[in-house]
Amino acid sequence: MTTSRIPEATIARLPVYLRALTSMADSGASTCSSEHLAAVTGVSSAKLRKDLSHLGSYGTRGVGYDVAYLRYQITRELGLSQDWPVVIVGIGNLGHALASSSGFRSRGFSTVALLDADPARTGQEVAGLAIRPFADLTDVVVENGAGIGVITTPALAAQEVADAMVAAGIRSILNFAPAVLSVPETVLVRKVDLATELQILAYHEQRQGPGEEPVDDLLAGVAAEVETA
Amino acid sequence: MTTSRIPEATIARLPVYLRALTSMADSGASTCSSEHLAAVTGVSSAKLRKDLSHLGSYGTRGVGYDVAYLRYQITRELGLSQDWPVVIVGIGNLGHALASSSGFRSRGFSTVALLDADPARTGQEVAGLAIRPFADLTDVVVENGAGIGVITTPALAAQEVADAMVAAGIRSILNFAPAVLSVPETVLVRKVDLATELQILAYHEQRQGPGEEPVDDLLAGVAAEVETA
DNA sequence: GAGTGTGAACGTATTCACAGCC
DNA sequence: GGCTGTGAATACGTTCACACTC
Repeated sequence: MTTSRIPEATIARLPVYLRALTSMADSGASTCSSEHLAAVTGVSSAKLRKDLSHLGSYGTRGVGYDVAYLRYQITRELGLSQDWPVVIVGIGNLGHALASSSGFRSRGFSTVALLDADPARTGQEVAGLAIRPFADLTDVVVENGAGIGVITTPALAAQEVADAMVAAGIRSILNFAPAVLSVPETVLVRKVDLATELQILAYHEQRQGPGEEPVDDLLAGVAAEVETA
Repeated sequence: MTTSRIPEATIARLPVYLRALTSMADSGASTCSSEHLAAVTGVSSAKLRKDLSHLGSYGTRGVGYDVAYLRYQITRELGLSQDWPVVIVGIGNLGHALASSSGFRSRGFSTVALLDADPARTGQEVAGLAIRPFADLTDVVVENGAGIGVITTPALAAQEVADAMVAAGIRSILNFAPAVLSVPETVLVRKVDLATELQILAYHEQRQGPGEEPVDDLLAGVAAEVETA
């Protein structure tokens, strides 16, 4: 335990830093400056240094950060030193995709069960796991000590699933269904909503107007680095 | 055009309000208060009113908001009165799921092409569209006047795809690949990252400790409304 | 009375700029 | 000289509380 309170915005960026550091380590880099890590992750160097300062003073003035050590500290802070069992409910196209996704197989998480209320799906095997009936949720959660649940059901089923997850002991929910979930305040819900993301893009499309001409030169894509202006 | 600048945080919530209003309209409600809409969407009523005030004064004091009219105004503000052509590059499990997803079929968007660099995939039909070779990108974008692109490729291919999209005239990108994209500042990129979301949940799991006991009573799930304490 | 719209207060996040250390 | 760590300044977002309208 370091400083017991790290800003939410910082937490959300730590995974990005972590990924970049892992990639650097794989490339054999042993040290890196805030300037470099910031450029690679698309944030400003000042923001990066502030973020890292919340974890402690792990850099060396005049030198930079030790890649391996910083990586270890972020891993530790995020709680990724141990493995977190995850259950996924709703194995349609999206649930199927997530179960097979590299995001779930990355270090720190293991999918322990796939559940679906549709009897036609139960028994089918996806990503090496047999789909089990939704009614097995509590058993599965208790047996595996799962604390994280993913909801990839239609919107109408989402609240029922969330209630069952909470009752079973799930404390963190990642919700892909376009529904607002009500849960006890001790349970954390994060929402990923495809339609919302597209609508935000539509807003910006409308604002900057569909008037711009396409850039013909492929090299133009390299012209500007994000947040380095 | 109303007030030319609406806060980013507000924009991100408008789609949620829109969905709730649509659902209310379907239920036959003709009017609603900020209190009610706030409860349904999980925000505070003060925040909701401030958000809506950025669009203009569309409410009636002592009464509330006209559901249909407010819905129309939000639709208009988000630019959803017209249809936005979307191209998806990378038709693996996730791309497949998104192409079939209701999020893309919801009013305002139409998937005009699915592209993949893998010759083994081109020609296959997904959600009623034949997968085309990645090399067709520029043609497809120009022909359909597409301004929005979705990237669901592996991380290594993402930057190349983004460059090609920008060169073809795409101005808004939704990136599902775990990679930081560099694009001209005129292009908007929004990122959805599964691994990051899970890692944020892991952080909170670790903090509140895996010590809590499961709640046995199903009804406990209904105990507390989010943000209504 | 009921409920919106909004200035003012508060809290959080980002940027700046530089002191301090290697 | 180079680069981190951090107070101070600024920008942004949320909450409060109430004037104003129907």
